[in-house]
Amino acid sequence: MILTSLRRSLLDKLKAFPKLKETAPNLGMLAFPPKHILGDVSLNWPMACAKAMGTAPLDLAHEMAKAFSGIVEVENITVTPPGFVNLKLRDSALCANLMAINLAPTKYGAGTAAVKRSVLIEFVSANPTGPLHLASGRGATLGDSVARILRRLGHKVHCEYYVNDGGGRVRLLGQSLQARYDELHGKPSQVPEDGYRGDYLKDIAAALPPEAASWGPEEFGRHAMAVNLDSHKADMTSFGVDFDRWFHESELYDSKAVEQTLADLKARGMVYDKEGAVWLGTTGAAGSEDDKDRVLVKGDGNPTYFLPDIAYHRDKYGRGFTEVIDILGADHHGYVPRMKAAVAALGHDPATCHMIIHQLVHLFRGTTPVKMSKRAGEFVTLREVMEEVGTDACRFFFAQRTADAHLNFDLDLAKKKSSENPVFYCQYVHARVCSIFKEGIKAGVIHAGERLHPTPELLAERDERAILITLAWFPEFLKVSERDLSPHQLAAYLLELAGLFHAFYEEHRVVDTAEPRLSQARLALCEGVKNVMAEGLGLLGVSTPQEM
RNA sequence: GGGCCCGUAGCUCAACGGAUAGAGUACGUGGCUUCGAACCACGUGGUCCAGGUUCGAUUCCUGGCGGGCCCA
Repeated sequence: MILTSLRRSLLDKLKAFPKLKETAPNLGMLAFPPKHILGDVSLNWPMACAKAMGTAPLDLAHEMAKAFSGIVEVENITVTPPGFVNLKLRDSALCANLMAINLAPTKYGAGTAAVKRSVLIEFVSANPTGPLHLASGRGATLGDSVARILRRLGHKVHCEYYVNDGGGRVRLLGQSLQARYDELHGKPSQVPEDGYRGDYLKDIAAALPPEAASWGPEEFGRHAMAVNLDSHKADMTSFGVDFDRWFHESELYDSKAVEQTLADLKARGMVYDKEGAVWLGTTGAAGSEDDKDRVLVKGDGNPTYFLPDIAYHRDKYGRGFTEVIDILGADHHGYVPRMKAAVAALGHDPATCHMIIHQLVHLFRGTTPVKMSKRAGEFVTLREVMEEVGTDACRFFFAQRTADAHLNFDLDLAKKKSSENPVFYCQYVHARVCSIFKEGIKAGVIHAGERLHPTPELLAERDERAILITLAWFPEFLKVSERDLSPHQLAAYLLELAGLFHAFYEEHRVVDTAEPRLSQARLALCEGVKNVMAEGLGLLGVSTPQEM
């Protein structure tokens, strides 16, 4: 990991500037220089700390460039106005990095976290009142990809899906199912006004066992939830997402955690009674950004949805996780300040509770918006889209977007099988390299499983060197993904790498029996691209076929 | 009425406060008797408006305009 050690060396050299310590917030960030700049790594550090240092940026850049001399990976250093320091790496160092990749692809960019985090990521957590719809795929992609990336960096990560199986939902769902059941058996029936109207309940009703004839709404409800939950689990498996635990709201009641949470909050003096209800008094409390107090227990003695949610978060911290990440849809943004306030009320630092809000998915068929209403039972399911466009395309598509951005998902476009979807562009790299290796073996340039030893001078051409540098940047993009808690920059990186590879392939003959050493060097390069592509796509939950 | 998010190329989206704002797609022109043309090369085309902060603003702040969502 050439850039990791480079950064370490650079920071070490900065000890010559003792004043820098407190002044520069982003010290340590390496940047990818723009195309017109000669250099492999760019530093804006002089400009970032010029003011605090009381030195002109350009002068500081020269001083730093001087201080950085003697770093083994660096061939030369140039200073560019208004104060950039650009580093050119040695070809030999880039080649060594390539060999390290091919020696142990799964370890490339792995375990580099200086401080190990212990994180519980909760995502999807859709109510088991119906099938998962497409938007859940967005949360699933974000949560799962972030989890995979954090794990690779060496953090302890635990993934959970919270199942809301408590409260009045069960009964309402049960009444809705019962109505469908009666309807099926010729009895007069009507789905409750605010009930669940989707056709999926007709399917569940049709598959009910004979003893359902004696069921009440509660039993219908529990059955419907069980069926829906099974479908959620199957969908997540198909989507390539594994949860370490499916945490049921009902567990919190069974274990008395809800009561204990209320007692805990009372003991902390965060709770008061008013108008017959029990309130959480976080307004103005330390760490609270909520603008008003919230009801925990209603006048009728029943808890609100909020109280078990607090109990769940209390449980997360209680299990020893020092950080909690919740991935939520934009319709839950109002939940953020109050949950953070509750976390603070429980005595935890709200800064350790990361709430990632992803904007909703807007569905289109061509240019026509698709109206969706869960209540009216009119929505596009995740399964439907997975089956039509494939999980790979679906996951890559979601992974490319920042959580903040609204996402237009055009079903017509996504359904075009071969298509304009960039996931194929990346997978094609992998398939192509596999194919090249077959050709190389057939031509006798290499043997199957042979370890290749590229020499720097054989890979010094511009296209090849650009690939070597880009491969070197992979671990840095993992760090960016960690910083942003988002996989989208990694997806962009893989597209960039794919583009460089395809251009290289067009330009240079890889397998050439007249030039066996050159062929082997280029095959090593191809292997590195293939390995990084496979690792990167793997972190996004996208497969890497040998042929397409 | 209050709050959150967004506004970048015809369309879908990128860009720790950094250098000449990038991809895909669409459109135009070229490129397969040689390792996969699901590809490549070249071209057209863009930061919603007005102020402010500073060496530097797509990014941060204020105020508009427009869209989505939540709450009342």
